[in-house]
Amino acid sequence: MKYDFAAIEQKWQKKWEEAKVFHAEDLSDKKKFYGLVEFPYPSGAGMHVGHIKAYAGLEVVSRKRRMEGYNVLFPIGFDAFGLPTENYAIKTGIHPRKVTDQNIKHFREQLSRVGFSFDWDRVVDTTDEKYYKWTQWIFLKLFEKGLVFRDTAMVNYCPSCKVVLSNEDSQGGKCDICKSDIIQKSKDVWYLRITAYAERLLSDLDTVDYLPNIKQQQVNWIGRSTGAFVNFPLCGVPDQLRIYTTRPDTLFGVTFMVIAPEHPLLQKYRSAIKNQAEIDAYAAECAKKTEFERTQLVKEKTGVRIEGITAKNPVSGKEIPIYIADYVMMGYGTGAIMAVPAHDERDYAFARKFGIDIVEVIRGGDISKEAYTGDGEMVASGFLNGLTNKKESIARMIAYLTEKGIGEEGVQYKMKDWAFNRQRYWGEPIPIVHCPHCGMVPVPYEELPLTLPQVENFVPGEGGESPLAKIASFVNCKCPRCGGDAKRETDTMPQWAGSSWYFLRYIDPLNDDALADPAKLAYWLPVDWYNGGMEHVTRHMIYSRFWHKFLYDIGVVPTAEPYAKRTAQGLILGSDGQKMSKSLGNVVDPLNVVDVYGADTLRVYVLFMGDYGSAAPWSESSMRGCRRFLDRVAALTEKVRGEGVTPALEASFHKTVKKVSSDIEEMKFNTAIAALMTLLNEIEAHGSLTKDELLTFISLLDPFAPHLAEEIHEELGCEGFLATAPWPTFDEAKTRSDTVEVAVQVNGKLRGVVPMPADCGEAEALSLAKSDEKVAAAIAGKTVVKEIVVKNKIVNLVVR
RNA sequence: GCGGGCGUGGCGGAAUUGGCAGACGCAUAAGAUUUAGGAUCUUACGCCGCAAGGUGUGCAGGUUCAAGUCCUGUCGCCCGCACCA
Repeated sequence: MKYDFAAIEQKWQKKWEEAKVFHAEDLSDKKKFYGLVEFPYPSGAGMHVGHIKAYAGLEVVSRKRRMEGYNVLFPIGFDAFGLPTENYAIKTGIHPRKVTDQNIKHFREQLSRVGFSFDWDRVVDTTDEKYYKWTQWIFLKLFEKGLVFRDTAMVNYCPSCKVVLSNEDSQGGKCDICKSDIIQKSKDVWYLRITAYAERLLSDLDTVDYLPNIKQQQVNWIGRSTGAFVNFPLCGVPDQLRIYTTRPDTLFGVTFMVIAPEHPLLQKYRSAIKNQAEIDAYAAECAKKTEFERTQLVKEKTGVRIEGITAKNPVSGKEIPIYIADYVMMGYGTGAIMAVPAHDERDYAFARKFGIDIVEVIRGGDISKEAYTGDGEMVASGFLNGLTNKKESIARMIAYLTEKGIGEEGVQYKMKDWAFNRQRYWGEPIPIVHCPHCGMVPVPYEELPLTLPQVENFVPGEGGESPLAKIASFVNCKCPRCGGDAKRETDTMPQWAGSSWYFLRYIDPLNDDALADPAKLAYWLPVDWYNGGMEHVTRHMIYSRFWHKFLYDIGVVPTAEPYAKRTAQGLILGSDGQKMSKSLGNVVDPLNVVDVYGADTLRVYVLFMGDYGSAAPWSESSMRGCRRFLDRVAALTEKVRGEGVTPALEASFHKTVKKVSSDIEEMKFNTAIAALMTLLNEIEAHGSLTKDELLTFISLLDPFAPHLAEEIHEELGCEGFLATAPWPTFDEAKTRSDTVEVAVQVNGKLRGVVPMPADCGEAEALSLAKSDEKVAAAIAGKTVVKEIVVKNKIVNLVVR
């Protein structure tokens, strides 16, 4: 058969679409499989080959599942709200709606030309008001349950673009768009109380099957620690200072305290502070620093001692100074710490610089040189003296603190509440009304969606407020509660919002009465297998797990976790080994590859190029090897002789069915394809195969190169689609051939390879081994002291 | 600093989990075929060596009949988080 890939691919893409071969059937009696890939952001640049690799993995699994008789849901959609589209709109004056629609059209075209088996009737678009109606609905539910709150926070602000930026968009203290310096600005911020779910987000990781490194990253992100809260009495003002520590066992070693520059104590007791001006100046200096400067540049410790207020060590009774320093953050714990310079490196550096006492309470190091953070015997610690077990010391101290009422056990998380707003146009409007009498009032559910108004000008306001603030007809409204004049919230939701529940909408994308029908949710959930990039395993996955758990709590979804299994693909690097980027000019456009080599070649190559989970550089010549493979497969149609089984190939076929089947499950696509290549080599060496064997071959090939496989299927005169034909089976007993090649070693060195009957006994194996010419020569004149026989594998003769 | 991972030919990468290291593919070389070829076919291809043979999975040790795989030490690289109290 001639391999005219362009004609073949067009033909089958059309046939699949017309017959709705990849349609997922709701509430079917069949076993279900829900495979999910991360939906793309439809940028103007179009897809690159990285998208193809990301989708090709579960594409193969989904196609295999269909052939195994599953009812498969393999959907796709578009995460289309966001900054690049809006910036493009600002630059060109074209409305983001129009830009988005064009980009989506382009992406759909690209995806369908690769022949992905998506169910195109379930496409979701997060910017569709019928979709974001439910994003807003979830927000209102969160609001109703007290999981939404407002607070002021310092934000990254670009004075040149007049825009508030996320940390990701202001890396290195520079604006991502115009490269000018970012300043810190105080801003009202909407927060979602994700920390209320921290414990469950952590502990429920035990119930899901994520790759170990993915789980670990989430554990680190949540960052649970246990320790104690301790209240230090203050001298000079009638109050106490509450701190969090993971090392309550070192309490006797506390020689000073440090509070964050934003700590409320500084305002509350201004008059008691004698060096107010100095403190204010330092705090102002810190406020100017960006998050980057304060955290990334771990340089010399700075700080100022607070004059007029001191603290008392609650266990030793000693009076100790309090400092203000920017190495303590307001955002973690209580914004105040007890400092134990002898046993903490940061406290040690600070104490050295400010000449503060360093008191050893754990033996084992040399505190004149550096902080000792290891274990050892407790000293100078009252009732803890002599203990050597850290856990026990901590437990005793906590018991003491609790008994005396000066502290208690506590848990802290690194994870912070989710800042949930952007001062931008192209996002979901936050459905809240600010009423001078009633305060924050939610938009009534029946008024959703709260749609984005049509705007001509998307440039953000001078003060960094949303472009929506300039639309009087949008801002001015009546309070839903009292009917009086009120103003709408003009911030929009961050890009993470729409992607936090999109996998639910695929289940019932057109439903206007609920985010999805409960029966359908019960049928399809959880997502059986979710694949995507490592860059999304913390934020996107944690955010969406949080929303899902919330929806579970209010009875909307039937499972506590959204994703049963999560894997990740590795990057495709440019042929220069660098990350693909426009500026390096090493980006590969998948459509160019499809035009020149065909979609099947592209699909096979992105999976064959290396371990699926690792990064691998693009190589056009390697890809040509995949094309050659498909050419040779097409030529197999010329080699068909009769039906049934070719005895010489039987074991190889059974072996290959087994290997390809299990490799796909483990995402070892490269070795699955290699196994097919090996089998092809054997078939060619043999010279012919039967029709049944070719059918088996193309069935195994179908998930990888479905167009060619379908064409050969038709060429063989088979009815229907190969896409829904049964997956081949194998017989374990037939995967083994009658004779095996056994390696024979003498003193661990290979001396010969001897053919032996499969599963032959030890005695026979030994005698066959020794009758080999080279082996006989190697043991001649020596005494065999030990004989090791591993069945079907190896014989080792130890001689002296 | 904390956490995760990796180190195998000229290149991408295999290795049934302790059992013939380098599967499969690329590149390269020689030959065949072709008007031509960035096509196709055959053969070779870790390193040293004409060969017999020796040697070889970052480096140094160890366990074992047997180590890429296990243990100890060491060097190097990548990714995530990061003054987290």
